[in-house]
Amino acid sequence: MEGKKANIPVTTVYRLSYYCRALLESGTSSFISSRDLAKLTGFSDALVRRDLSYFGRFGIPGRGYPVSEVREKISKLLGIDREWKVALIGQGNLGRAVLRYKGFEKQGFQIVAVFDSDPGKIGKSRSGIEIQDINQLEKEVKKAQIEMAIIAVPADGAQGVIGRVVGSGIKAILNFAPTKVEVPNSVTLVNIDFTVELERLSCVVTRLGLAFCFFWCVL
Amino acid sequence: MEGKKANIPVTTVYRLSYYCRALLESGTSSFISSRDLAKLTGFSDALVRRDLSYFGRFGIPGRGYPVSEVREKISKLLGIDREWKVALIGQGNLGRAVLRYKGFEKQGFQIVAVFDSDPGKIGKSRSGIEIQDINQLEKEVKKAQIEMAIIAVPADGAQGVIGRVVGSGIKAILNFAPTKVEVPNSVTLVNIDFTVELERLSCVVTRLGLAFCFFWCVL
DNA sequence: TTGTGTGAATCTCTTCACAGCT
DNA sequence: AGCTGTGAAGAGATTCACACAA
Repeated sequence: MEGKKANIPVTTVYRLSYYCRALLESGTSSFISSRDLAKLTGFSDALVRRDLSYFGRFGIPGRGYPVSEVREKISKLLGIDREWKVALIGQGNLGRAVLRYKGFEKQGFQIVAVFDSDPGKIGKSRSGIEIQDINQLEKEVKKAQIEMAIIAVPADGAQGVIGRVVGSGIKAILNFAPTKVEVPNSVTLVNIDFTVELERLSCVVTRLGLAFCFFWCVL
Repeated sequence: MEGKKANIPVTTVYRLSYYCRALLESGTSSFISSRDLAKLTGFSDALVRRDLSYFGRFGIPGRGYPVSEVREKISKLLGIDREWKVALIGQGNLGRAVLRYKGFEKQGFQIVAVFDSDPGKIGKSRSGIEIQDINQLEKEVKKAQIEMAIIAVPADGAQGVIGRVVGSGIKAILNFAPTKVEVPNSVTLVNIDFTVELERLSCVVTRLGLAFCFFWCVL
């Protein structure tokens, strides 16, 4: 899109969120060195410099990086310099927790519509939002200009729901359902699977491949 | 620990959970080829063979891999061939959702104790478990032989709580609090941070580095 | 002197391609 | 013929180490 040739490595994108958070907590100084940013995030200082070099050259030798400028740039890259309207699908335990979770809104992710298929829930109001019939999805996405969906439905219904979400034109999906789901190439899907994470945990602890431990904290 | 020299790559451990799940869903045939397993998981067939080769040589040329044997071996590696007693700390929205989430128990992760610091919640019972005062943590961990903890407390309290958890002798922690926390090397920490995942999502969609998309589904 | 930016080296992971087993 | 297991090549990510800027 831009004239740049270099692709930012996948792994760097991972770390941007952490840099951004660290910069917010970094205190009042207007400059920060790669070494300090490394200490704050747990990455190496060389890696910090490499990562930041992918999208600019704002470090000043002898001083470090200008905090607010870097933060702004990362925010823009992450796409969190704007509001995102999000649909939440599924109002079981997890869906309810997600709806009430305050962290999303603070970062510009605003849940503007909630859906479920259970007639016992449809029409009820939670956190000031009325639960709508999943059949209203397409209409509501268009009306409210929703661009993102969070899927919190049981595993066996997930692929069906995600098919509908894709059909409604949404291009970004965060999926909590613990199952493999397929989306077309034009849609981006990020999975969060609690059980898989617990299994990773038990794997490391079981084998005590101690060399790894540090790694896991980050990944 | 064993006589093996080869370290299983970090990334392979990631995929083991997915292989395990795919094998469960793979139907009734007692053998499966790397190609079919690849199709089921979305990885390449060469990668499947490489991954499985790290911990054995049970493939039979011309036939494939014996489903139940591989599944057993992976389960053992992941440490899910046994029960894990888990403490859940925090009974806000997320903690409640985690407590009611059925997926954990199915995989052998059993929540046997729940803690909070809110006097209004302590003593109440949820899902058949009494919410205990966080001050009882050390005593209860010893009594119930708890080996794992799930942290679902707000960000600002997380480091303190995790310090206590570590002090109680627990070596495996799954942390939902959206903040950087430190643990000694002897303790394994896995973080799940909803906001970070949403930011990754918005980053990819914003930049539409299309080449990535496929990647994200997996990672 | 302090600390960035980056070529080159290193390390890690994935894919290729094929010998060899069933 | 079909499929595994694995050396070797390739791609990707991280660290090293240092020229150079403030």
